[in-house]
Amino acid sequence: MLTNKGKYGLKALVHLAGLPPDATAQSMEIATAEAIPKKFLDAILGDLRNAGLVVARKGKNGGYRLSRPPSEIMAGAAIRALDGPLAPIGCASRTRYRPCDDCGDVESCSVRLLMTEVRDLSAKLLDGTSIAEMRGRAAAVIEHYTYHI
Amino acid sequence: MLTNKGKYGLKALVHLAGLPPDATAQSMEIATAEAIPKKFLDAILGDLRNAGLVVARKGKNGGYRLSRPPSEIMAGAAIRALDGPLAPIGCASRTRYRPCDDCGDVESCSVRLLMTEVRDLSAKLLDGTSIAEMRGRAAAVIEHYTYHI
DNA sequence: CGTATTTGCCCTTGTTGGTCAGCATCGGGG
DNA sequence: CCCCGATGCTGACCAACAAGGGCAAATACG
Repeated sequence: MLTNKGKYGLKALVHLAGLPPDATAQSMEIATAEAIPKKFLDAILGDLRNAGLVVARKGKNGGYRLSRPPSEIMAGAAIRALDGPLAPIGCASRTRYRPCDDCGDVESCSVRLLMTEVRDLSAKLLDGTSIAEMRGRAAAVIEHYTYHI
Repeated sequence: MLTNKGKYGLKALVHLAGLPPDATAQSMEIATAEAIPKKFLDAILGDLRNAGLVVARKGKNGGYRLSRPPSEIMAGAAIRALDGPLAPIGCASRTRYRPCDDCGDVESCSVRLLMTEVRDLSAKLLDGTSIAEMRGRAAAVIEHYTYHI
C-alpha cells in the first residue's frame, strides 16, 4: 500500500523536479501548491533529506532542492524511504526480508511465492521510473488535453 | 500492502483446497495447522463467507469448505474481500475508485498515473492466479526439495 | 551583531489494523 | 426435546499511521 506519506513525498519530489536547476522551494510553497498538510510535509521532507534524495538549506531564502537530476531519482527509492519495502509483505521483500513467524517452511509458503511475484513486478516498474518520467507523463496528459479542446 | 488478515485468509483457503472435495475443516483445525490466532481466523472466515468464497456449517461436524473448486477461486478475489482494493491507493483503483481530496486534476496526477500501472500489473497477476495454482506451486517446491535431498 | 525566516525535533491527539475474551446463536444427535 | 459443539457477534485493548502545535537551531540579510 502507498500511504499518504509516500503519496505526498512523490508529489513533493515531482514539484521540485519542475523547478529550474539548483533553485529551492520552501515547504510552505510546496504544501499549498500540492494541497499537503504543511506539518506533515515537513516530516516527509526530513525523511527524504535523511535518505539523501533532497538537500535542505535553513534560514532566509532557504528551502529544499533535489540532490541529483530528477532523471536519476527513482520512484522506488522514494517509496522505500517513506513507506518501507515495496513488497506487499515482509517475507517477500528482497531489500528488507523479514520472515513471518507463522510460516513453518518459508521456502514453500504459497502466499510468499505469490507475493514475491507481485513484489518483482512492482519493483521493476517503480525502480525503473524516475521522478523526471513521472513529471513528463503528467505533462503529456495535459498536452493531450490542450490539443483536444 | 497485504495485511495479516489477507495473508491468513489466503493460507486458510489454500488449506481448504487441500481437503477432499466436500469435506469441511473446523476453524480450530485450520488455526493450529497454519499457526493463525483462532479468534482472528473466525472473523476472517466470516468475511470470506460473506464474500461467497467459503460456505460454513454450524453444529456438530460443522466447519468450512470452499464454495467452488479451488481452480475457480482467484487470489485477487480473496484479497479484495479481506483487505479491500488491490490498488496501492484509492484513486488508482478500478473496482472501488475513490478520488484523493488533495489532487487538483485527477487525470494528470503523476502519482495516480504511476500507481495505476502498479495496480494493473498486480491485478493481472492476482486475478489470474487461483487458489489451486497457489497450492500447486507450493507443492512443486516441496517436490523439488525431495528430489534434491 | 541581531533579527526575521525557515528548517528540525518532540509531544499530543484521532483513526485504523491486529488481537483477545466473552456471550449469542444455530443445528444435529441422542 | 434438549444439549453439546460449532459458528457468529460485540466490546476492549495495544501498536502504527495521520496530523497538528510548539519550540529549538541555524542562516542570510540589514
